[in-house]
Amino acid sequence: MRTKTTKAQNDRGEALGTRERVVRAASRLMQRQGYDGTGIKQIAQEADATLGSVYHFFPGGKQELAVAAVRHGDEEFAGILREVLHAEPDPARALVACCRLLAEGLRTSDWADGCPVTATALGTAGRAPDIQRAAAEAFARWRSLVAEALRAAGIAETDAAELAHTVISTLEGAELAAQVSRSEEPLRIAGQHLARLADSYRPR
Amino acid sequence: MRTKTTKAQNDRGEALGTRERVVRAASRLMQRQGYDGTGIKQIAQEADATLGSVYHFFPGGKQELAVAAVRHGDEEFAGILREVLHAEPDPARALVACCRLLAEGLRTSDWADGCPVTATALGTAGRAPDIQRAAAEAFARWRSLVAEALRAAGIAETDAAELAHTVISTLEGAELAAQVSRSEEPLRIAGQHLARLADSYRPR
DNA sequence: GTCTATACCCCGATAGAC
DNA sequence: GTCTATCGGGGTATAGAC
Repeated sequence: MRTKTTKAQNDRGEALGTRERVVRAASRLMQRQGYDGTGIKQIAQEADATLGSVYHFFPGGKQELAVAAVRHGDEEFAGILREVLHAEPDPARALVACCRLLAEGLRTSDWADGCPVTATALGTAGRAPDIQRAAAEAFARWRSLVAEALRAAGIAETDAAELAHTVISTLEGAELAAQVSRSEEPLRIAGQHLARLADSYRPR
Repeated sequence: MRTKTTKAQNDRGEALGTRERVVRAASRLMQRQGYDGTGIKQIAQEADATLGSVYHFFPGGKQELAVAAVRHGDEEFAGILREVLHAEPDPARALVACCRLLAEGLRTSDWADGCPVTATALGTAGRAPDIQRAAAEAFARWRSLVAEALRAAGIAETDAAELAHTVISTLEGAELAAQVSRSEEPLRIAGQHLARLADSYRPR
């Protein structure tokens, strides 16, 4: 047989390299428990790697690992956004679908899996510039994906850019509120209001 | 003289009791550093108290202290909301003012002081039911304050309740985005969009 | 690249004098 | 109510064999 372990595999069925497994484990654990709440030993264990391997790939230690974890979360959510925005040409409907998707992810994980970068970013604010920069880049990327879709739907350049800000802010806040309240309500309602807001800028 | 120390005083100039000083220090530190990032010894030091005093008032340890800290943050933000909503009868203008106030607090603290409950709640999600409940109650209280103001401005009962959800979600998310990006933009824009959304539900 | 052992530090919590 | 001393455990990070 070509693979000799039970380690995680990617979506093509290939075995994942050690570095990739470590980054994924770090991203998931920090998403759920925050930066300070997640230990390097726990990450190594979850990734089926040894402490030595972790420091081999991330000589900068926990901070360097957190930067990679945030970038991984960045791409993860960017993928979801791209998928939802391309499947539905009407951005208002796409935003409703996005909220539904986030709510589903929250519910099926028993309200554990919120935004993949928020907890890490918030727990290191003001004391780890590298992590903070990676988080800021993630937010900016998500905004530009949303802005592009809004422009494609005929919304004016400036309006689209500003709307994208509020779309990301509201998605973040509603996911947070849903997680804290253990309820899908905040996300369901946010989807409706974002759709209404976006429609109010559509040309007629 | 009536007070013999340099300890913190309340707004009437009276010296604060030990318990109150500890709660305030815990609230501020956890707001900035999260639950796991804040040590009990650090809290005691910041509050001019000893470790023994902290455990005297909070025999339940760090978790019990965190619950008190979240409740303190709850009242802190509720006070801001009440002030802004009562100073300006038009809720749309009040929301803009609220965003301006949050942005100012963030900027003047060098982007350290975000929402007083978010970091604590997020860092303990799913493993400290008491803290989570206190955070959920805070969100619910803030929502009901906003809903009341919206109803007073003539917005229908159901619309007001749903709008209040999105107002709190968006305020939370925009404050988070502003903190991560170290920019007032997300809050400035959120204020405009929330005002537009609220106006769209006003009777004419 | 992978693994084990360990140095060193700080954590939450407790005990008991005052 | 306040204070100091300390326990037991877990944290990050490193050293060095393989």
